[in-house]
Amino acid sequence: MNYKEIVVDALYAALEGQLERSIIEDAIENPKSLALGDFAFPAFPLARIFKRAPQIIASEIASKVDQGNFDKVQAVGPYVNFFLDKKAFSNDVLHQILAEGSSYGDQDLGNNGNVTIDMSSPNIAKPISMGHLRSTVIGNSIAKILEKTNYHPIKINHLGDWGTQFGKLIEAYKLWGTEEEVKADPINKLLEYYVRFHKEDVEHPELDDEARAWFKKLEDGDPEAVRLWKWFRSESLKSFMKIYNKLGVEFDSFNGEAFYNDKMDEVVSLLEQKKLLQESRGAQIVDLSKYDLNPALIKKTDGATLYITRDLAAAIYRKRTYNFVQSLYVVGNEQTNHFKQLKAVLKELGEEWSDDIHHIPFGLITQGGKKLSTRAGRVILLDEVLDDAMTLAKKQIEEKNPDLKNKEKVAKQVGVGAVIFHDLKNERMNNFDFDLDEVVRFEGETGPYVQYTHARAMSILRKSEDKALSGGKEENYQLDDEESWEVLRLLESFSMIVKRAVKEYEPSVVAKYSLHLAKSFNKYYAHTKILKNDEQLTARLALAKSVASVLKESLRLLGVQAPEEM
RNA sequence: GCGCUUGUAGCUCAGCAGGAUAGAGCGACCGCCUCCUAAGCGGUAGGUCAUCGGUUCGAUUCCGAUCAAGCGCACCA
Repeated sequence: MNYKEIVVDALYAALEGQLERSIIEDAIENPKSLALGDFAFPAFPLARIFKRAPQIIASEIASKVDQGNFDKVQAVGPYVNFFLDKKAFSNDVLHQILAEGSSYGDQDLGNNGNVTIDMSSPNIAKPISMGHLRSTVIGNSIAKILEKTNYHPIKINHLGDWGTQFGKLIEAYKLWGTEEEVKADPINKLLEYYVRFHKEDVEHPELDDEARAWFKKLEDGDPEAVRLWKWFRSESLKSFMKIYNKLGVEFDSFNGEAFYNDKMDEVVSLLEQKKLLQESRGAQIVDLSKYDLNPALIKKTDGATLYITRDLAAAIYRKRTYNFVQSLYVVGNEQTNHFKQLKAVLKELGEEWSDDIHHIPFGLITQGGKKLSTRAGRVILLDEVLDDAMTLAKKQIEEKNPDLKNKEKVAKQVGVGAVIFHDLKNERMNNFDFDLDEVVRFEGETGPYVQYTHARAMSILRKSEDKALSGGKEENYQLDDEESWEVLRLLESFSMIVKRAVKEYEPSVVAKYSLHLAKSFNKYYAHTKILKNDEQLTARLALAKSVASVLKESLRLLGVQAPEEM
């Protein structure tokens, strides 16, 4: 039910047609505090039209409005404040949530259209860092929110599994590595070789020539190079999967850079056919000056292709394969220019669907104010952060709830939940400096706070099993106390929140919402005895159940689990 | 130099399409468990919303300029 409509109707009638409905609707706003009502109509704009003081206009409107559908309508200064009928609202909202369960908030915005999401995309032979976490959890959450609004997300892990770094890696492995070492601890050993390579090639530039030679061999299909490449790739993927399992993230495709090797010639010849390719300083470029962009480098002086060539091939492949209605790239904001170029080149090719490509940028994670760098060995290993978080969660459980069953499982849900939630609770674009204590905090505005609130509500429902709710219309869910009102208003706004989150590709909208809902319910919980056996018991249980349900669904949209007990 | 992003309490951040006393969390200080999980609830302290202009009845919110920070700016991805 649209409660704003009720207010518009009332105002339209009171104003006797002097203002159009759409103008009234646009003017209505949400008061800052619920003490000022649920909707407010400011009379300022009318002051000029009617040539009267807004305060007087407001009180006149208030006296004319049919109060029948509201608890109260009153003029406060230049505003007309509307207080909704709490009992009716409460009954409607709670019945709807209990009836719809986890599908509460579902809506059809996408008509089941395909949306590809380029996300995570770690580099083979390098560990997954906190930077990849951002892309992974933001992409994962956007996928879930898209699904809830009836899009069909396709999660693509565009692995960095090709490029000159493999030449370096093979050379480093041949120089310093052994098979036994790599097998024992693949990612860390491979990283060690890689970092050492970059240290030593400063003084021994000839190493770079060797590396280039190895990459050339790899491209030409040299058996040893290919064997090593395949081996590095599969070992890396194995260890990536362990982390993705911890995070609970799955992918629909692992087609990475190597996958597009044989698909770039077509891109180049397309560009040639359209006469877009020019030579500049020995390289092949597409001029983008009419877009106010730097030229896109398609081929290097030595004829080798570049990043954008591969992404062009990937974009075209995805359009052909999935016929997407949107194509998202969850990639750090430092690559903004790259995606502008990508879209511009596609546009030049006459591909109108380039407008459906959206770069979803996010802010940088730094450590001690410095940018993370694999080459410099300055990395924060996601796996270690997750393990730390789980260990800390376990410790917390031993202190606070030592009798809990499934301690290990809950510790994992809480620890991992804390890390994911921390990443999603703020706007994507904000930079943040990594602080382990902050990431694994369990108090205040954190994932575990929301999980805890959910667990508390579930605990109440367990204790009231003898009075289990039927959800039938005959049950009365009419609450009208001030304490529950904020909770009810928040519950009602869930679908609007989902809508906003999907429009802005912004999981933080959902995370913030879950914090608000949890906070308002905790307040209610502290002031109201839910299990008191009186005539409103059923209604209060319906509220607790609705809160648990919406909190769980909010967390699910973020990719965070909601344990029943913790 | 050009482009993108950001600038709100000591720290981390909210503030949705401009509107009624600018809100949380953390940190500090002080309260609340014979009562549904205290991973909780409440209180106190703390802000010229970077600066200056403009639009408007009204600007933290929109526009412009300035200052500051981060990130980019052709043969890495």
